[in-house]
Amino acid sequence: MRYAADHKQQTRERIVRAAAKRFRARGAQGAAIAGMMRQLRLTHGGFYRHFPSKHALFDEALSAALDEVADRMDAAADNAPRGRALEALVNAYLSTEHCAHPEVGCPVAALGAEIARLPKSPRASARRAIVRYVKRVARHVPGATPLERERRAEVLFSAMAGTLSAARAESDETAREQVLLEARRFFATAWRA
Amino acid sequence: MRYAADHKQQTRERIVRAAAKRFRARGAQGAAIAGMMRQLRLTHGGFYRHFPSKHALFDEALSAALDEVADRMDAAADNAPRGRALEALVNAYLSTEHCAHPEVGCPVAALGAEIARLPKSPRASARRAIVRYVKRVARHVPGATPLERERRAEVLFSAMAGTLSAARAESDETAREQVLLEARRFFATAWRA
DNA sequence: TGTACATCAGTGAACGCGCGTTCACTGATGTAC
DNA sequence: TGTACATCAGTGAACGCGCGTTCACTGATGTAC
Repeated sequence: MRYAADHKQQTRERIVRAAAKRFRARGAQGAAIAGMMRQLRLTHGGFYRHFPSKHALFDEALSAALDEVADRMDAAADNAPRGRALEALVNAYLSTEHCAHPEVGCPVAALGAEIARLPKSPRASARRAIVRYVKRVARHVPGATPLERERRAEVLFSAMAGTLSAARAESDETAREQVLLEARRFFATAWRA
Repeated sequence: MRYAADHKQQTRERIVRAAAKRFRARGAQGAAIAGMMRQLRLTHGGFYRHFPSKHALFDEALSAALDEVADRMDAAADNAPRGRALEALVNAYLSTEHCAHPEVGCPVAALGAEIARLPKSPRASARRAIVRYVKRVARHVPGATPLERERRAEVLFSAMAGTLSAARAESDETAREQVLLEARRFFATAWRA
């Protein structure tokens, strides 16, 4: 059948949105094309009208996920009282909420190691998306120059991603909270000396 | 054929060693039983004389890998001049060497997100191994009480794992070094205020 | 001491499954005339 | 305005592959007698 002019574009976006969630929830290898398409009440054959390969979808889904998270980080920092942007950023990233919902959370925390194992070309592409993300959030990080802020943001966010991922591995809720609390304390006071 | 009394035990250990490397290099899903057995010049059928399942192997390989890394961390901190144990720990963990060799490196950096996605029971087992690791390295981390040292070690090592993983995603060597350098600076001065 | 049997680490074919990808097909709509 | 044709998003069966796991088998050595 033929559809409205923007129909294809809409389907494509639905696929990216579903993929962004499923990749984060199940990992790049654990999330299958057929499953995503079924969730959208489509059959998996049609997927290739939109993307040349699963890798291409992963690439776009990663970008989309990073944009989402950057939006939330921006909002948290922008709504913070003067001088407490870093604290707000850290509290938002290391929140109970974020820990409990990897499927809408930071893809670096959910997919970091898998990205590091990607073949060179898709890895470089993923890396570019992450750098874009880091540049966006860097403005809330203390530092004398933009470059310093950016380098610190890179360390801060990759480090918090590690901690978030570790907290998610913990099954006991109290222990998980304890790790998040300790980590919030640690990161919020960074670069304060 | 029948073999010497310790033959089976030796094969078992060879499997664990090979698995510990391959899981870290390729991820839990990316490393196949058949490949590991082939590397040891065995056929994959024999695997089940040693382990009931791939999950059981993963569990043991994870423990073995954590022990290895804890040994290296202990050595680095013990050989450091007085009062510089934390710095030595951080420099060893965030070294160019460690970044370049995930297959013999920290399994939390290589497998963190995959562990978080494990079913409840294997995840709890993995988590216990990680806690054992954290307890071991905690003695080199500053803190007033053992509990404080342990909580800080948990944050420190999960955070460094995240940064290491991010550095591995970067293909440009100079940029990778830059991230590691910045991160070493950051973590080595932690809890100094 | 010699012989028949039991053991069991390892072999290699097979099973069943899920996956990424391909492909011939469908059929409602847009377009050419 | 009416009709024949082209388009193409989506369908659903199929292909080929790799994987975890199972299983009947092998054969050198230990053990029972």
